[in-house]
Amino acid sequence: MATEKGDFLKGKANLIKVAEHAGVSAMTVSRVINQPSKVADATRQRVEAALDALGYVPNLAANTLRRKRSGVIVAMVPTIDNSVFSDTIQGISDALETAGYQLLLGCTSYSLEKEEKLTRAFLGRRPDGVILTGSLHTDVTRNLLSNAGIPVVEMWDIAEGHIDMAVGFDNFQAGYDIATYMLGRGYKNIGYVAGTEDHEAHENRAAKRSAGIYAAFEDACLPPPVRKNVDDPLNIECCGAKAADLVASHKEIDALICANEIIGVGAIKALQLGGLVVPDDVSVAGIGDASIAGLIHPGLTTIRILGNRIGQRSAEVILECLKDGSAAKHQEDIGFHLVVRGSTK
Amino acid sequence: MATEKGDFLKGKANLIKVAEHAGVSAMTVSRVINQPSKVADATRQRVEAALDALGYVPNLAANTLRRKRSGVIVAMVPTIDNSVFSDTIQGISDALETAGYQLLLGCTSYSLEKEEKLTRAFLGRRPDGVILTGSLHTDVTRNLLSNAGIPVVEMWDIAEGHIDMAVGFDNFQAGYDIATYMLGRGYKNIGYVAGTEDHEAHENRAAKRSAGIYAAFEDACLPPPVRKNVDDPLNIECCGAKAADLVASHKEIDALICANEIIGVGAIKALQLGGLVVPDDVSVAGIGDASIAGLIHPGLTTIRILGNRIGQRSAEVILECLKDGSAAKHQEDIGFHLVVRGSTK
DNA sequence: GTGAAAGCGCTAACAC
DNA sequence: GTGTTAGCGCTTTCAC
Repeated sequence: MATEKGDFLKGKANLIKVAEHAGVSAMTVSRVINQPSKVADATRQRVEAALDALGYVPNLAANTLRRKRSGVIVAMVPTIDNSVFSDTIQGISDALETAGYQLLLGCTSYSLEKEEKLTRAFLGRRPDGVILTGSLHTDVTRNLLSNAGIPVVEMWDIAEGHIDMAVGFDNFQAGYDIATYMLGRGYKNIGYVAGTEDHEAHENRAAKRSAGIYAAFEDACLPPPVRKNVDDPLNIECCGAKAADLVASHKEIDALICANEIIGVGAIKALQLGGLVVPDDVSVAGIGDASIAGLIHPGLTTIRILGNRIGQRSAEVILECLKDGSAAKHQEDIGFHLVVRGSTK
Repeated sequence: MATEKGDFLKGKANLIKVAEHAGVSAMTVSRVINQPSKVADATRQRVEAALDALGYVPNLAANTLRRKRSGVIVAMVPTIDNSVFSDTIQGISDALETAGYQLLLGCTSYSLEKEEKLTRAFLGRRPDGVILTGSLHTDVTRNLLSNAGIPVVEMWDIAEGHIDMAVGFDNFQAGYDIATYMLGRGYKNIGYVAGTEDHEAHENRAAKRSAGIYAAFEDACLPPPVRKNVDDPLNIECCGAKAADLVASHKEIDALICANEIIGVGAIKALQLGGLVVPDDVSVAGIGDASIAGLIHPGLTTIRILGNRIGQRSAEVILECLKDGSAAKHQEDIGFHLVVRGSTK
């Protein structure tokens, strides 16, 4: 029909127009959408026909305003294009989708200031929950989130003094464990390749992993490993070059520990390019197990962290809170484990 | 002050409370936020102090309802944890962030029905624009988006009959080019490993690439390549196994074309595990250049597609539309190019 | 430069 | 089982 098509094309149908079309009140239309069982069958069918004819799309802004719940969950990660966090986002997305929630995604680029700015902007959207990465934030960010009155999960780390809840693992222990493993293999001169201390100052998960590595050396009554810093610890070429530099300038080095799997993979590639054999000339270990770690040859010995699971559980914890109203300061350790591959002997 | 802190903690400040605190009307507070130049300096400072004291966070739901623009852009991708689309998401996210827009992200899991469901739900949020993947959608999805009256970009493909705008590349040509290259190298018995026809039925970018490959063989007056299908064309082990099967059952095969880089990398690994040398025994080529393609040994000869750039341009095109009101049916070809690595000879 | 009134689209609370 | 009223928090419009 002309009228119907016209209305449909305008895409401007609201509850009242649908109600007029069906010859009922707006409230009845609302009920058909939200609690269909409370409407008589005949009425319901008439309304459903009108809904269809007008191509009605509910206005969730009005809904949010009135109901004081948006059905939106905010997530902020340092970077998206790194496979580590894309696994995490996938985990969050899947869990939210199942429950009918929508995902508002932000990228902090490892900047606490940007995180604060995003937090402020996102909270205006009245999300039902917020997921953010790490336990280090500006005071303003912490205040904003504490006062928002919604569940908040900090993921990828567990630590004292969380804003609300946490889903992650012990970053210190991850560093400690990989270093302990390497020391146990009997390497005599281990080098360490990591992001700069400047980077670690605002990415304290990395700082904790470094601390764990140093602690393992100390507990073994050994001096700390020779360290080489990488400006961009997520750039494979850059990382590889620095690792090769370190080995070239310290011929005695027989093994490298890398602060993450990008550095680890970069190191293996760069050492091989330089004519060295991994692990015979130099062994390499990393932390983190993105798919590349298992695909290169030899595979990288590393600490496997389940990013997807961290994301999934972070979302689930929020959803449970929303359902139960359980305000218990949940903290969940997802753990990690050692994966030994060919890059060490 | 007690009152201030109390109000702050409740996180419930609205324009009226701020106005009362500052001794002005709500309208003046709104002006301080949106058009500060229209407010007297003294008033403005008083209001700003009140804004701060109460920890005011604007309610964007009310804003959206009243202004009929949300500042939200929706993006839907088939999968997030694949590095291909995470690059794309990063590109979108960066472009939107710069412009002050927020990203509502959805994952269709390669299902047109899920895409339709998501579209309906997302449109309720009254986004200012929508980005979706591919040119194949249900009629309902197309209708919903056409009638929404907002800019829509279909990315990762260019084709006739777009809903609104498109940013992508010619998938047929990508297939045609890699096949032509391989034929030009003189391989005599080329195998083809791809997703199932069933998969291609709802992922027509893959179908187009296949069609391009077959067209190249036909143009070379050759019979089509022996084809092996993979149930899950994004699972490396699964893909590798099928590729190895194909080669094992057709000893004459001297080269493989793979429908994507996951299959390509999986094939190289699996063939090597089976004791074959790539490219000496069997050469391998793919389509798509996620980082793994360049990290394995030998590197995968493939078609490089710039996912990040596709995402960035898709977002920018939407933003330009929003600024200029330019309704021109923009279509942008991002292109691609051949990257020759060690997996072919 | 500032304020008052109206209304965006929806639903909670209360009629009937 | 259905309708009426009011109001969520904001901004547009029009006064002054």
